[in-house]
Amino acid sequence: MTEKSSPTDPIHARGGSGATIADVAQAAGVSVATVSRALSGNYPVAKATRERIFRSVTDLGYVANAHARALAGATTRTVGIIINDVADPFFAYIARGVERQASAEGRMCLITATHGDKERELALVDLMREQRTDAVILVGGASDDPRYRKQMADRARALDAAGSSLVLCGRPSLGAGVPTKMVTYDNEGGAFAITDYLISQGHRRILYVGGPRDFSTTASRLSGFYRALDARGIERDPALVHEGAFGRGFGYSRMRELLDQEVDFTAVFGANDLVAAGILEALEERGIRVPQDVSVVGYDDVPVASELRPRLTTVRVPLEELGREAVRLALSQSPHDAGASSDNTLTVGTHIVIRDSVSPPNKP
Amino acid sequence: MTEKSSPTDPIHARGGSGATIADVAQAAGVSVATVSRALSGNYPVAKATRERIFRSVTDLGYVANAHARALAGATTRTVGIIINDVADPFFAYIARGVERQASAEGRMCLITATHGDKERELALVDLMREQRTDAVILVGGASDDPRYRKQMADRARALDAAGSSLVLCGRPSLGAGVPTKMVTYDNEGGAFAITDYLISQGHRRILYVGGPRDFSTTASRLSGFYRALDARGIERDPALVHEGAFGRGFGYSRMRELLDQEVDFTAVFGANDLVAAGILEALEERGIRVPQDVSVVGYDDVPVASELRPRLTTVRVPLEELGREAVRLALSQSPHDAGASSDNTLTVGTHIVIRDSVSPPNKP
DNA sequence: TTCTCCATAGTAAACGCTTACTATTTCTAG
DNA sequence: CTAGAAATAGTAAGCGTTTACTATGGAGAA
Repeated sequence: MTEKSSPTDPIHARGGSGATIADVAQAAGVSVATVSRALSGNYPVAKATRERIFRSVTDLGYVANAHARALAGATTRTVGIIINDVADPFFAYIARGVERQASAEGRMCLITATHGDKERELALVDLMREQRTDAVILVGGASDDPRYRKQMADRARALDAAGSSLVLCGRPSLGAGVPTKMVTYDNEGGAFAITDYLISQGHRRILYVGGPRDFSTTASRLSGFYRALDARGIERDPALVHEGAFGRGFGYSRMRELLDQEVDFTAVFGANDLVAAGILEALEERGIRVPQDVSVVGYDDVPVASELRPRLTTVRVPLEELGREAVRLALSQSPHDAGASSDNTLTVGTHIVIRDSVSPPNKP
Repeated sequence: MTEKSSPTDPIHARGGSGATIADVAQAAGVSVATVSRALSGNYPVAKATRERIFRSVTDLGYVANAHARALAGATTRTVGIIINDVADPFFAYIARGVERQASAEGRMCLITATHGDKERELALVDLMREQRTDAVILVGGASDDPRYRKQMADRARALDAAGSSLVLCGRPSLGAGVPTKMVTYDNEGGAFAITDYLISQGHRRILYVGGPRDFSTTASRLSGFYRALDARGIERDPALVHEGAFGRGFGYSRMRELLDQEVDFTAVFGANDLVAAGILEALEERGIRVPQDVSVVGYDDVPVASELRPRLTTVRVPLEELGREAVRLALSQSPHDAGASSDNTLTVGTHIVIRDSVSPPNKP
């Protein structure tokens, strides 16, 4: 189809880089403008002409050059999403939501990963700005380094000036007056709820493990955790709080250390499900039964939570939904948050899902 | 920084779409060409001039327009990858490999998902062609519909003619003479090995569950499965082969049906780890112990395999590696496979990893 | 019949960048 | 000293689209 030469001819390469609109125009015996109009369909073209053009298009295997098109003013129809890691289910599910909503709205989706590097994150925002994406969605917790904040705020303003928008997904605002849109989930509330659940089961000494220090996600979860403790009049014990990382490996190794130190606790709150999985592994290795001897909870309700044995009691975050909303908001025409208001912040709820990893403590 | 106006001024939007290279040139008092050269650094520019230019760049928050750049001839520095689903770990890990290698080679990565729709897959290839990506990587098994094959072959030729390349990752060739590059893993060999392992443990009646029918991945796995059976002189029993889908849900429901029908078997080969997870769940629900009563194996060695209890014995596929290799191959200058040869097909090995889900059968 | 108005089609000017050429200095060597 | 080679800068021609403007030929109105 595409080639006129024999399909078995190994030297069929035309050497060029595909047909241009001019080739199509020539083949159809019309002007470039007419082809462009026939293709975009926003201007009348005689039926016979149109058909001739479409025939040439298929004959030549023509596809428009997206760059030329973008340059000439049409929008790029692309949204960019920046996440930590494609293979981390937390991000993968958000990305899936973004991807699906974007394609539902006829957009392509440019997914990139920072691997936790702040500098890289800033660079990626610039890269997307270069690409002139319709929006860039920044996913996941953020560092609270003020210098970083300022730099990102600059990017937000630049994006805004270019008619694009920066959507913060599950991360705190860059400050009043910075033109961004936000989609978040009730992080603090979920942490409160599940901690309260643990307490209601009779637990008093609850270990908190995981999550990078000075990281917004950690801060919110910890804050919900503390609020629940306070509400029940349970003293905060710094010895029970162990920040670090979000991976399974961290949960495993820190739990082992804690077990070695014979810290006194009856339940563990893993900063996310992956950390909880590591915790479970360490516990299992030492022959400590869950939930009989120790109760464990996680956060996120990523599929692995129900794969674990015992099935993990955790906090459900509507990840995919979050991604979809981010795109909806990004593409909506609502003005950015250029003030104290308003309508471009959206918070989705979280709720705990009770499975098999919690029971009342053994020794009350 | 970016804006001259007060940062608290809500009406700071310049309305435009950011500074252009001409603005920078004017601000620095030089010509556009000089700015371009200073930025790309492939042509000498006096130190003082260069510094002045860079100052203007930061002052104006200038970032180049990637489209203009691409249009003017520079490469897009982007590779596209097409997968089924971002949230499926099999694809997510391959995507991670692609993403990492791409960024190691200074490329952006355009990730898109087909959600199993063949038409959409073809459309996405066209979309990437529009974007003029340096390469497009097509991941995962393919349908063996001849019409589809032909259409994809056309795309491959078009891409090739445009100086890009189509990389088939873990899927069969489009036929001799079609210009593609290929990265695969030893799918059939892995299936053979793990089936043989099951047989060596004494199993004779092995159930095969999962994987879409008429799908290349299923075909290879099944073929390895059969070869192992044949090699040991075990009769193939069609009643033991149950194709269907790759999801956890399919494994669960089909296993339940099979249990209801009281099919006679001592081991189950799940077409992938997710299917195996579903199988395990169904078995657990019925109180059937694994591996004492029934042995189970999976395929892929995705993280969930070691999360399951019992830990799943499975076939390790170097997913991330696969993705990296795909990018390496894509970006290497080696000519495409325009003939029977050659060097642009790469196969990575697979091997079984033995964990806790297999033991000799109860009743031999 | 003449004039106005559509329906179509063509012309050509952007869009923002890269780069082949050309032009000016400033060295370096003979 | 002067010819020729750097080193540095500018000019301008694309790259492939889109789209405002212009042109042409009927059809219906007056």
